[in-house]
Amino acid sequence: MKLTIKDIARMAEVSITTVSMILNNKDENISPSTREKVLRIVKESNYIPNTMARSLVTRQTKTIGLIIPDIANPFFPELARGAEDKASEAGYGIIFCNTDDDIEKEEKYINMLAEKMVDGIVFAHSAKRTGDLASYDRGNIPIVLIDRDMESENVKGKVLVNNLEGAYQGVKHLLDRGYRRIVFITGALTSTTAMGRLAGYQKALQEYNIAYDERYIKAGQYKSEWGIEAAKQLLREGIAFDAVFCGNDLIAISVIKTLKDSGFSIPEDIGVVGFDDIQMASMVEPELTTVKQPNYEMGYKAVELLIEVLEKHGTQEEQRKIILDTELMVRKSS
Amino acid sequence: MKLTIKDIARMAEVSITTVSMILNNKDENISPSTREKVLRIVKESNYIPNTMARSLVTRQTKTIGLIIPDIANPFFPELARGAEDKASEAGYGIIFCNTDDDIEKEEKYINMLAEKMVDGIVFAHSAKRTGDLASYDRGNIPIVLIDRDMESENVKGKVLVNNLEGAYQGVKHLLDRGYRRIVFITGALTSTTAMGRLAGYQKALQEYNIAYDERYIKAGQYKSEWGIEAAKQLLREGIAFDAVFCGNDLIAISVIKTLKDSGFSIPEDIGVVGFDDIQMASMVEPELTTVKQPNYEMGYKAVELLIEVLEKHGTQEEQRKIILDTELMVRKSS
DNA sequence: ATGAAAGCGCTAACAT
DNA sequence: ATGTTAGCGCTTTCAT
Repeated sequence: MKLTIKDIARMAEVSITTVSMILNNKDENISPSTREKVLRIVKESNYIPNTMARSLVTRQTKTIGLIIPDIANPFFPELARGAEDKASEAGYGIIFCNTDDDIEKEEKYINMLAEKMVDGIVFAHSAKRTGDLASYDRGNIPIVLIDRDMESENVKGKVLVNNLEGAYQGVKHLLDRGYRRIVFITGALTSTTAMGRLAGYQKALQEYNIAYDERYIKAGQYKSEWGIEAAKQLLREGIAFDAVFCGNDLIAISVIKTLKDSGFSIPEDIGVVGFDDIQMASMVEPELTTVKQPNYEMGYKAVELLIEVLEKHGTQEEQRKIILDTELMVRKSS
Repeated sequence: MKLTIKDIARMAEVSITTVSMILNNKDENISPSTREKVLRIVKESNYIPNTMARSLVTRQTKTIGLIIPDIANPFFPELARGAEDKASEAGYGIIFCNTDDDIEKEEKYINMLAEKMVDGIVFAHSAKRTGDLASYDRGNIPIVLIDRDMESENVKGKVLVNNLEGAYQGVKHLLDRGYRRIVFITGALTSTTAMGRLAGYQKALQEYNIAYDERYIKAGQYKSEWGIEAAKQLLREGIAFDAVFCGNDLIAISVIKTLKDSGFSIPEDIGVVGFDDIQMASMVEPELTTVKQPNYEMGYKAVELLIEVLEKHGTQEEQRKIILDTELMVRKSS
């Protein structure tokens, strides 16, 4: 038996306005006795306000969308958790969507979120896509991007990672340990992440006066399969190398595996450094040295930024950009 | 500039009723020419219906809640993905919530979901809780439970895993390989999962005429830390054992690590079998033999079941129960 | 085949 | 300090 605000008003013998005001803490002008009475009845009767009706008039749903490629990809659960934690703190709910980095699905989801009238969207991708996306403008929903550099009217903020600096640290570490012929296996160079990391790789090499050699760059995808394939290619091509810097941990882990299967010792023969610091990184043998991305924080900050934008109704600020630092986790593979 | 159904009606020179009917495929009585015209205008003008308004009258939001302990726990991303895939197929959105298995948070979220008027809730837990939960009845939302055995008016279905059979297979496998003194390290025995697995463990032992010895049972939590702790206890107590069957993979992986650090070879000295088959299981050294839970399927089936219940308005069926089978993944640790 | 109108439950401007 | 009332955008019953 569903109660409405009307029922509460009747039971408390006041008008629905009064009830509404009390429920929304707009009760400067309500007498304490009335407030108490109403509150008591609300509690006793187990009344649940209908957000639909409220949203219809207030034009906000206290819900935000989270679009990611795939929650089952070990990179995203932490990020999602960070996002949800902040949202929950602020009284928002999160609708999550998996796009598999597929443009059609992205459009479909943006549409769905627009229909559900989410107040804003946090958009994270893994790689791949580069161009602009018209559907961003669907329904004019404020958007905060994670790790994706892209312009649109509705993009109100970005949360990025300092890929250049992170990669620089990782490669420099390898160099410091004495490795000299360092291969870079990474995802597609169309992605801003891969490009940033490549720049960091180059910077470190330069600092050590080591010539940049294109044959040492293997760009494919941010996937285990690519790590295996790239390592095999390297071995087949007979390129001399003593270390591998990987675009992410999935690649690094499969590279280690492939190399070990071929009889190499890690880190004695070949040093390996990854990027991300997924949970697995500290569980493999040898434990993986890697550049840690602050995933939880990225999700958390993105939602924080979004909510700030949402609730700062008046001021039409500049687009905000947050750049997070990475951290080198030195373990056993280097 | 937001368009409403009224704008479309005006532009098409028809009534809003007509537009509404066409949009909802209740167009038996609409002339094809009108339909086409309206559809064209809808498309051209980029009209997005306001779900809030619709939900207010239809009493359904096409949104369901997913409550889990922690998306960052490797058990849940796959499950969440399965749930979201099915939901998306059926035109539903998913709001996800992390409770950390904390009762207060659960209540808070159930409340939030009730306010947001989700059509139903899928509820998965990890362990721990046993008693009933009054707030389940908040807002009378249909619930489907995953892996949790609990009664309530609103629980319309359950998706369970055959824990007994799974554990039986795992332990029998160890026995078949010649191991005889098998320790069982698992989560709290208050959880139905741990109890089911214990029963399976006992059944296998019995079949091999091996006496059940309580000192071989270590019940703590489904966490890495407990795996380390339990393995150390075992070593300290000087109990003779040649195999460990673990309540989940997190425990198994940390047990392997602890044992290896103490100089044991896996699987030569000690065989280890886990439960779950999380991604990490096939990446550790040695690769973990484990009982695979169909996580993706659990999420998928749960949402499927829930939607079936939601859309079968009339018939007040029995509570439905789906029991999924596990699969033994034989790898290198046994 | 189409339209008029009531009403879903709530907020907010305006009265009193 | 409290109440009246007009919508928010849509679906649905009942007319025509």
